[in-house]
Amino acid sequence: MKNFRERVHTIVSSIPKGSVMTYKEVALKAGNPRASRAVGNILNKNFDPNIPCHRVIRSDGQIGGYNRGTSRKTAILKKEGYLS
DNA sequence: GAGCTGACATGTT
DNA sequence: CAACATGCCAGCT
Repeated sequence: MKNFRERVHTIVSSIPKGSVMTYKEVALKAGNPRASRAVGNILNKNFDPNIPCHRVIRSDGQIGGYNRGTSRKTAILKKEGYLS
C-alpha cells in the first residue's frame, strides 16, 4: 500500500452513494485508528472532485466540517438520502 | 534539498 | 469542559 493519504483517498472515493463513512472508520481502514484528525486534514487541504468528502462524518454522528461549507455538506447528504 | 514548527473538518481520557 | 494523542500539509529556515 502507500502512504496514509493515498489510503484515505482510495477509501473515501470507495464510499457508495447514500452511505457515509466516519473519520474513525476511514482512519481505521487506512491503518491508523488514531489518525482520524489526519483524515479530515487531508480531505480539507487536498479536495479532489473524485473524493466525496461530504460522505465522511464524525463518529458521533455529527456532520463535522466541509471545505465548501458545512451547509453544502448537509444538503448533499440530504440529497443522497442519508439524512431526511 | 532537508528539517522543524504550526495548524487542522477528530477522538479519547 | 480542558488537555493530550496521532498524522498530513504548508510555510519557513
